[in-house]
Amino acid sequence: MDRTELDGIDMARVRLIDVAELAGVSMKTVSNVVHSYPHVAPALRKKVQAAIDQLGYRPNLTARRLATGKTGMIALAIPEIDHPYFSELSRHMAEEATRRGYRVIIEQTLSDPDLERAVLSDREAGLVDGVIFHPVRMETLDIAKLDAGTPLVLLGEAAMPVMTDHVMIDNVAAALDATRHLLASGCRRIAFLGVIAADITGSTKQRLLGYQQGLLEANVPLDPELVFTAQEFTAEAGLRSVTEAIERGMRFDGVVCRDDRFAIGALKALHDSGRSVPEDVAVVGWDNTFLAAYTSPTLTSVAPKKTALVAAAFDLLEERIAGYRGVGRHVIVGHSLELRESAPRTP
Amino acid sequence: MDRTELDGIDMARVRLIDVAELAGVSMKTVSNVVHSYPHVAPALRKKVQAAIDQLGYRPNLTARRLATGKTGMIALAIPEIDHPYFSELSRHMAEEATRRGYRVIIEQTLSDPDLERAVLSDREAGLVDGVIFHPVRMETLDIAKLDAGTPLVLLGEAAMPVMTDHVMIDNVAAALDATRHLLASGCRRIAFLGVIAADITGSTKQRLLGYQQGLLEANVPLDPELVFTAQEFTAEAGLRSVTEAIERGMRFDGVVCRDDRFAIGALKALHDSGRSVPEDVAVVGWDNTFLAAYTSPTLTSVAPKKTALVAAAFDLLEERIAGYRGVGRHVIVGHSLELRESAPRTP
DNA sequence: AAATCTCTTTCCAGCGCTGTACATTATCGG
DNA sequence: CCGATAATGTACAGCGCTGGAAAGAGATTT
Repeated sequence: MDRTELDGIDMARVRLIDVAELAGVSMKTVSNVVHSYPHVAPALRKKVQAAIDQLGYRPNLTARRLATGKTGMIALAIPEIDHPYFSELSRHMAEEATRRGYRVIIEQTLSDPDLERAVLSDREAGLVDGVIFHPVRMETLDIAKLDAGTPLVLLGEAAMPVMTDHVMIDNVAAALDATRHLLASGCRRIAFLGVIAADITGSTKQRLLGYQQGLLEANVPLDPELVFTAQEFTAEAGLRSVTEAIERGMRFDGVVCRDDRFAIGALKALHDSGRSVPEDVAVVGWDNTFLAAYTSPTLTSVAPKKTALVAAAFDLLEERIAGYRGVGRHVIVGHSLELRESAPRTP
Repeated sequence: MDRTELDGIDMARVRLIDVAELAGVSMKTVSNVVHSYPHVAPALRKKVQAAIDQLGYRPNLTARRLATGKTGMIALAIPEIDHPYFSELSRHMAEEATRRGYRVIIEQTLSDPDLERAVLSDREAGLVDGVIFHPVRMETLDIAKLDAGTPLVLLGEAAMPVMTDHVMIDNVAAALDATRHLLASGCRRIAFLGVIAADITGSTKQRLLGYQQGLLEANVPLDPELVFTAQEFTAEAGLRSVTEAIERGMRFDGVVCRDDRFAIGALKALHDSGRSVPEDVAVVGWDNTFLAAYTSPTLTSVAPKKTALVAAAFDLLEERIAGYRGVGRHVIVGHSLELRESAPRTP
């Protein structure tokens, strides 16, 4: 019986030509059936479909790719897949990709300059149709130099070469919003948490700038001591940073955090030291990850419009894939400040 | 100049044969250089390398795959990429994959039976060398039927067909540990949070079982009312479930949660209702995600040995890829109970 | 009944790379 | 200084699929 062939020890891969032979037609006809090409006689279509089912045929995607030149995959390169912001972003990306008929392969750069470089250089050749990349360490020039021709869209603020497309939120404005909000709530000694020891990244720089602008326009003097430094991008480091500030005797009544992870570190540090939020210290996070809704108190947070960001990135990327070769487009998507308990609306 | 060719409008893809022509050698020699094949005369190697550099040649991975039959990629299919447990798992997977020379493509099933089926059926054909799959809805039989020959390793407890490899922790034992710990702390009215309305999944079933065993062995009567039902797998649903229980007037002094997300929902519900943790109610989470260390109070949580789990899954998968065809191996990796404030060590 | 169309189906040349088989030197002991 | 062994290099047939050209088969027209 033919079934026995199917259940052969290795169930060897069934190819187009196997189906063709069984159905007594040409490979191309089978291919036409697989692709629902309209001009196939119904009787033949049925016969071919039967052969496909009987053999359990699955097209080999690699071969298809080689033949068509399209891979149907895009790479998403992010620093850390388990950072809440990036995992939420990944989820949106994966869903949008599915909607648009792509699949996503995720590259983790760990904010390592070499791994970031690898994203742009040899790694992806012919593997993906395009790359969406959120750099942390690489700067404008590095990227301009390496950009090899694969359609590319950049995320974040670290780099923005003239020729490359780019999507971000207005970080300065967002930080300004956050700072103004704290000022309006009566804070006067506002700290900024999230500078990484001796190595300020592009995004942080802009957020810090917005924070400073906010203070200046309210005539609150800048105090460099209020810029808290952390060792790395973790909640733990945020906690330590704030704890040390408290132990140093720093006085402050508000904190703008570079991201939600730092913010939950800060909340814990404040809680552990017996300060209450927002009464003693108001806290604003950044990214509006799901964490923000579940901390105690809940966390006011800068909320980038993630779905808009994802859609914009895909729009640009698809235009590049379709052949657009012009200068880089730089799109800014909206943001809002999600008010919660840690820095509530002022009455 | 040759440079102008490089900077041509489209920087057309450079192929092996282009390099070969420029260097005046055969394609195979270039290929040998690319692969650092030892028997290539140093002088030639240098010449070829120069041609590679000059043209900026990158091997086309799709073509390589078609020729070799290996893709160097594995698929990781998980319910939700932004569930903390899965994003942490993904990170470990990505890192282990890199270490072993693979790249990971992540499939999100959203716990949807159709998407889960798609993982096993047509989607991955010829795209990946193997699949690591954490099913939620598909059960043993569904999987056994669809398992198409691509090397496959299952995670979790939802399904375990005889022929398929499988890695998990001992959920019954872990739930038993958690329950015993609460009992030892003096709890007597212990709830279980995490059954999804009218549709209990494999993992939940086992955890529930361990919880019940724990109560029985301590001669604490089972109260079905103490099994709290949630609408879906979110912190929000956990919060609502606990809040409703409180409003119904349920009395309880401990909660074993099906995962950390439910646990933070529970913590918030308890906090909002004025109960203090662990004094009034002790709480145990599950998965020991980074959240557990940053809630207030911090969360005692069942901790699967994630790195062991990842390593075991890869070991099994690589054996399958290497050709192992035998019956399924079922490996159980260790777990522990990470004690934190929400259910501290008893004096 | 021949000529013309239109719809179906087949043929076959790649896509870019690798593996195998073979051709061509170099190297070396005797 | 020769044949044998090892070291290098080349040729070319696939891997499985698709796209376009061309052939075959009916249907329609004159």
